[in-house]
Amino acid sequence: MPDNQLDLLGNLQRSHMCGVLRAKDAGARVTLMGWVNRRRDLGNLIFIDLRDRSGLVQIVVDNEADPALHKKAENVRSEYVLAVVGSVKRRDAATENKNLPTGEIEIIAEELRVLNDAKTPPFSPSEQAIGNEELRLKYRYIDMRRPEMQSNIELRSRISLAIRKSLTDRGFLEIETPFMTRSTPEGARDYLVPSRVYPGSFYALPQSPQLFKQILMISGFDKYFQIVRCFRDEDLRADRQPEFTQIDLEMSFPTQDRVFEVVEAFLVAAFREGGIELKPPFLRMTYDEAICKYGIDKPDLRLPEMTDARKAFTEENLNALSLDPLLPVVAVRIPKVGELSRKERDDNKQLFSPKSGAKLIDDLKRLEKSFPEAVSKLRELSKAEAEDLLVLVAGGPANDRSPIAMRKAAEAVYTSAGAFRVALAQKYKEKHGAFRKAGTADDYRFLWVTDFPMFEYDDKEGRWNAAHHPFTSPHEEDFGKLLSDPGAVRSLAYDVVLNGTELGSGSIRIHRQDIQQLIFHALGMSVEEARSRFGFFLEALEYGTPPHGGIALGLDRIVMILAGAESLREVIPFPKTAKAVDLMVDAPTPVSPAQLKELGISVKT
RNA sequence: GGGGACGUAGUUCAGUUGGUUAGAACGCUGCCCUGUCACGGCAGAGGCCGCGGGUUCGAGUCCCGUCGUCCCCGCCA
Repeated sequence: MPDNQLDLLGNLQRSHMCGVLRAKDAGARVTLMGWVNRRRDLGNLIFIDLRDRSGLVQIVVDNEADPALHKKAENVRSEYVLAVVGSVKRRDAATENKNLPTGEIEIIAEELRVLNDAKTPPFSPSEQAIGNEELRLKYRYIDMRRPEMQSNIELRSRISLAIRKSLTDRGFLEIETPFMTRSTPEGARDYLVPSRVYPGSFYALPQSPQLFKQILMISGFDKYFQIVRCFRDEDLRADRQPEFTQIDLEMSFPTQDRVFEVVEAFLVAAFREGGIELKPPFLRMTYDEAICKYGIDKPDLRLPEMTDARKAFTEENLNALSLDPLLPVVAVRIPKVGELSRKERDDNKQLFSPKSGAKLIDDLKRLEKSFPEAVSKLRELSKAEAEDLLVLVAGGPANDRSPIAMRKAAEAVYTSAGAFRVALAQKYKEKHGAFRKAGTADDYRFLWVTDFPMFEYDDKEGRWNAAHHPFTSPHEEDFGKLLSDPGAVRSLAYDVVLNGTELGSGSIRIHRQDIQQLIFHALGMSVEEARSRFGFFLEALEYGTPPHGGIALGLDRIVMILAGAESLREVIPFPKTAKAVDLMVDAPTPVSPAQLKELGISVKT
């Protein structure tokens, strides 16, 4: 038997959403459905704030007007689900609520149906201060009733739609690729799915649809995109979830510029949904330039670039400071920090983590006593104002003076300085104010970083690794160095970067089987090994592969930035914790011995 | 894998140097209240101080371990 305290929906149909009613609707008869946000019981007069996705509206129940209805309203509690039939009344001037979009009107209830009751929730969607993450994730359905979450999820939907529209308008086809696919040992750890039919064999969930989208180019689909879930079994961060969504695209016969245009167009469309009018084209910068000026491959352009101030010093100066004259002397400038105490300088030193011999000089006053000319020149070169914080990062004398070692030492100086720059910028963000949002396009400093190195040297393994992935094309003019000087080979890989965050990464791919073999060779991969890992793909390359290239961008990060959120969890309906647990459904869980047996799996504990 | 922060009422938090009966606010329950909108007033219920062990005459407080959440490093082609 159903609970007879509750009313049935019957044929009642909703006429309006709660939050859309305005003064012009006065006199209209409406049927609303929603949740009780708050009830204010004044005795013979009861106010109910009814909430749905669109907002709140005040319902009025007057004992004098309808005692039976009033009796019913007395028993209503927070988060009950109601249907209300009533008329829209323009409020008296004295009772308007300027804080509410619907504050000029209220609903005089004529009928009230309690469609469902609710236990007192562990926290209320109407509360300003939100509870801890654990509770929010366990009771995600309640958390998502909060207006902030509703608007984040709605924003996400609108952004996805805008991107789909932008891409399909440009002739891209949205094509699905498998979730159950083949494990490739490169890159991140795979999530595995055991096969029942082939005990001991596993599918892998895709880290990205990389090879499938390249195959689609070989198939002649020309322009592909997909807003697609990707899976990586790596440790989480505030901006990393084990499953996340990429805007993945690939095109045939592209130049880098064509890819950039497409991405810029859909980012303009996406940001328009967030109320921001971007002005493409975005700035471009090579990887080398990014490292020299920002000490990182994802520069935050909201703060001034670094300066190589080596020229400010004579060789004697540098020797006296026991710095290597062949290494850069990087000036890091953070605006408007003002005078620092001794203690504060010492605290800042803790933020500096030097890589291979990089040294910090943070006391410019003391330096000035010994080298007044150099410091004056330094201030000039770095355009430092009196109240700016200025520090130097330079290289100590290097033992190994080979060109390769010196190149590495120089990069260590730049990247140590770059990391310190970011740490200081974070610490003094209140003072320099560069991270404050003005609500304009200037808040979002996009750039393209190009010409990434093709290979990175793995010291532990003693071999070269693909910096992007092994299907990335080298620069044509660097083909000759593939085997002689792999470290100097530039790739046609590119990143799109926003305010120090990598939003996406892509490349022009290798379409020729001979070049692909060469790359595998440079990576120290034997023909057999390459065949066993990527055989199907190498074979496909032999059947008329067009030049192609593409990119993938993190949708979650884009939404997070436009929502002004601090964590990806704020823009993902059902996220996982830092330990990759879903607290609502309580996953992962052990499975029954019968299930394991069927899969041919035994678990060691 | 490593480092850090946190864990006390349904929730957010306070809790002194280790010392009687562990507090506040919000929420909840009941009563009162016709213009509230974070309604107001009165009364009340509500505690495995994350868990386990240790030190002590005595532990929310000190020590060790463990679990959970968050942040960072490693990791994430």
